[in-house]
Amino acid sequence: MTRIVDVARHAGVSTATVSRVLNGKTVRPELAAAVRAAVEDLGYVPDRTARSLRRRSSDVVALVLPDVENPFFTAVARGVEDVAQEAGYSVVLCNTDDDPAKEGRYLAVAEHENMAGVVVAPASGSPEIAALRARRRAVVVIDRRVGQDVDQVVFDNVALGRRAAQALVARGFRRIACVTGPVATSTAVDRARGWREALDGAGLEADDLLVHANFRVDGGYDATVALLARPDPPDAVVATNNLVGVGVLRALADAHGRPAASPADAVDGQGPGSGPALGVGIVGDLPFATSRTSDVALVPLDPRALGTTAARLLLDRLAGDEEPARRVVQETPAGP
Amino acid sequence: MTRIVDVARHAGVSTATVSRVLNGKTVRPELAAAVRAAVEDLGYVPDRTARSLRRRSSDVVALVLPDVENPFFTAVARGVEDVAQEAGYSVVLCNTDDDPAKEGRYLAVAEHENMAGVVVAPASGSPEIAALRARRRAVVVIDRRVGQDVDQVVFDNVALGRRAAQALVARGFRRIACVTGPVATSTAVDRARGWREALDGAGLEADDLLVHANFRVDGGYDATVALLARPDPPDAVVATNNLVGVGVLRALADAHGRPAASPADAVDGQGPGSGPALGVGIVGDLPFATSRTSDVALVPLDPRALGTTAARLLLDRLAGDEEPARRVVQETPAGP
DNA sequence: TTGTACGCGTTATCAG
DNA sequence: CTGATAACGCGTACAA
Repeated sequence: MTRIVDVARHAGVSTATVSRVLNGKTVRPELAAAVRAAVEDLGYVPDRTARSLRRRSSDVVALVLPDVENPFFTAVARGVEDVAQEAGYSVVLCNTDDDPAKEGRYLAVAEHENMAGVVVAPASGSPEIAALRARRRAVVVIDRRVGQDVDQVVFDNVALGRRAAQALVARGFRRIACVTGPVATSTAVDRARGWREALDGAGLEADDLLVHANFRVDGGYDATVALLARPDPPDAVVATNNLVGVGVLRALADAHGRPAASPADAVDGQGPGSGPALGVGIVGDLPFATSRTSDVALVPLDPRALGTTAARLLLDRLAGDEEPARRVVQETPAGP
Repeated sequence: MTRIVDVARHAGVSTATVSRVLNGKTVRPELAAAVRAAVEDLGYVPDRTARSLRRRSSDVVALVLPDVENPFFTAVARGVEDVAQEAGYSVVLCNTDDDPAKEGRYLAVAEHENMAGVVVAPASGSPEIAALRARRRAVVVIDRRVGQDVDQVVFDNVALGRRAAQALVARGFRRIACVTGPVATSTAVDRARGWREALDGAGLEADDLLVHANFRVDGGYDATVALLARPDPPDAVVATNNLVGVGVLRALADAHGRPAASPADAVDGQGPGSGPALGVGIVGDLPFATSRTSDVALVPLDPRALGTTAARLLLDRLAGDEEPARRVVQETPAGP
């Protein structure tokens, strides 16, 4: 393995000069050229470990997520990776299963590993985030709000919930339920609030049509089954995230029903068998849907862009940006 | 930050002794106890960077995958993470997009970062794999065959393709097409071979019913659209991976068709509209399906177990196992 | 068994 | 602007 001393000897300079060339400090041009030539000749690659030890900071960024099997978060991960790799950083993915204890462990590890920074979709208002900030580590919170003085990138979740519900209102549905995530998850609460606002705005009753499930497929499935079994079932449902949306659609399909484009569609052209038909609105995308989604009111999100935005913010901090904490609202695609 | 010297002083021993206790070498019990107490008191956590520099090997494992957005590979990743984390290793995910150049870069990085080992689903017969082996780094190849002397964990892909096709034969289909991945991908080729064997065994003609698409949703979608447009379309299709399967089902759905449980089902009860009905067999799982899959012949895979198996193999190597390269055939669930 | 002292490869300091 | 050298924190010969 070739080390920095080899390069130095080969170029007839000191190791300090080699280091300076590699790190873009000012060096006499002819010496710099000699160093670059030597690096090329010997195929020298700096040892990141030694560099990290000396700098007291590695070039690894932690990406802490509630569920890496959720396509939403894998897309976020790609976004983060794209820009981090470009800048020479590696990305480590950490899965918390929405468990604050797991999350705490990962954040502690990030600190002890001297990682450059952390992008986290928090399971809770993690005290460890404050700890990292206190140690002057770069931290960017994504997707979910936390009440702390830290960089954040989030969607306008109230607006997203409102748009999904309004789309159903516009199609003529009157009893629009909402299946959302846990009350501890800000996206679940905010999108549900948007749903309620849309109903209020249209003069419709929310009644007992708000269901807090989990943010997974089974949550949406079970909630839909329960809604359909009610004495006075809704005629439409808003799912506040992608997986819940999958659950809603699958529950409909298993009941030999289908998403309805309008109330008329629901009562008239009973399709396969004679199962239920429901208006369906979903906040999120369905990259692996196996059915037509043209009758579903999709409110797309572009999670990959969320990731790139967060990563750029993080890189700014790593480059020494000392501005006060920023709060960025991530744009979403216009939708159909 | 507390260092090893602090612990040593606190316990009244030398740094060497502290190190020995931490690494499980033989130390007089009372001293060991004192050291542990000091570690506890001071909340000491060893600096991984310094340790890596000294050991010339970090406790990071690279997981190099063709597509981290494919639920199959995210499940593999969880399997790897589960056992790696347990053993104190971090996992870095690397996305190659099936591009040999990208893959080569990541494997080179793994080497220069002194990563402990690599688990890789190769895009090609990477020469870098041999290079890593030559440097005595632990490497485990998963999912796809490579013609090299290296640990491998793969499914019995010929059998999987055969099972999917046989299930359709058993349901009475006679013209069974196969949509598979690129010829450069061993899983695509092997599962197609299995499909062909099943047809041969049943006395059916394969004709020109083999289609090489890509291993993504659009590959399955386009191939299905093309098959349906033929003068003599097939009455069933085998999709050799999960994403292609999604594409097949979505193409059917968009044509207002559906998967058929049997040829009779296909001609009789024309369901919604009057689109095509096809027998469908899929090698893989559909965690985010939005339609009923009871009429689809699914051959499940348990990718998470693939990951845990590979990780265990890797850990064995990291623990000093010097046996000749092993080739493990990963069991698959029995299927319905 | 324990302690001392050196080395891992790089960067930062400080003199020149 | 450049070179010599001292850290960074840990593991491990070597000597005791």
